[in-house]
Amino acid sequence: MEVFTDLVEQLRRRGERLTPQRRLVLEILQNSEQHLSAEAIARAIVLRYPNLQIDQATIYRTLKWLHQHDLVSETSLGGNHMVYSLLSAHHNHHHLVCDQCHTVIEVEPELLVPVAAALQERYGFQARLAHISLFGTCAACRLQDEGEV
Amino acid sequence: MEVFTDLVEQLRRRGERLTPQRRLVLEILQNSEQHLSAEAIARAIVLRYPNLQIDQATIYRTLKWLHQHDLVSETSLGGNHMVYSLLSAHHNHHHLVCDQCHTVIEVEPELLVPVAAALQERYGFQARLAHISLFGTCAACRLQDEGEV
DNA sequence: AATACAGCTGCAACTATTCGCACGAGGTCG
DNA sequence: CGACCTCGTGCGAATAGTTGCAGCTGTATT
Repeated sequence: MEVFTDLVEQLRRRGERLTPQRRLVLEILQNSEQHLSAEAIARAIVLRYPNLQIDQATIYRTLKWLHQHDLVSETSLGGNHMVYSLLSAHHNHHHLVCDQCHTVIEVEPELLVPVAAALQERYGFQARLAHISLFGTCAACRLQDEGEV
Repeated sequence: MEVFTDLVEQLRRRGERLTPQRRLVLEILQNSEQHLSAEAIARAIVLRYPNLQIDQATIYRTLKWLHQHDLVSETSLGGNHMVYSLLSAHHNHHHLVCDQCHTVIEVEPELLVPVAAALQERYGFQARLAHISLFGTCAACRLQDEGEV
């Protein structure tokens, strides 16, 4: 896979160590189109390599490491766990999460571009605006609320 | 305290039950200018009423309940715990959290108003935009990074 | 190919938060 | 003012994620 070697190269150039565990997590993320939880990643690993085992702490540490290197996003979608996904330029987006029905609407990344620009300009702050979640009430639930009142 | 009775009235009107525990949490939040963690609230309660005791699960449930009723904000500032504060119109703001030095910069709530408007218009989504945290790198850390490279 | 060492890994304990359940107490109605 | 019903509370166990530590392994160097 090109993407894979590409990421590996990127990390190696930064002087980062590439252990089998890290490659594994990277491989799983790369083969998934969706956001994955740490547990889902663990399950995917044993599914693909039933004789391997990798500690959950290592998975969490690897995800945090990938996040620090801006290779994966770490997002809350309102559940009690975080979800992770590779930061490929193509699939970036943000999330609108309905507090009531938990529906997730994906919105285009451009939404927050002006915000990023403003923060950069006014505070010199370089925001990491990828896969942000915003919580609130979706149109359907709002209508229903009004009906009930 | 006016604010207090005001909030209590607001909740009562919505048909919510006001237990001593809930009043207690509300009172603590109301007397603090800062964001408080669940644990800090628990400590504040025993400090003020040493003979009372209130279960931590209850504190969490109360905070969630207040959040659902849009009376408090629940925010992550990058640590491993959430912080809570009363949603009074005056003190609202958002947070820029530096991933490296963990400095928190407060920014005016107006920053996200256009975003809220866009979401409302395009998706009918009513976002809860109070005390949002955005993560990234602050000016100081970015300069330092460049120096090192 | 052997060395050295910083930086990983596994393990088990720990923190923050949530959940299930049985009991208790707010608020409403008569 | 007393009963009733619903909802909240305390308790203890469960879950997601983190941390300390001792041993192991990538990787640069030779």
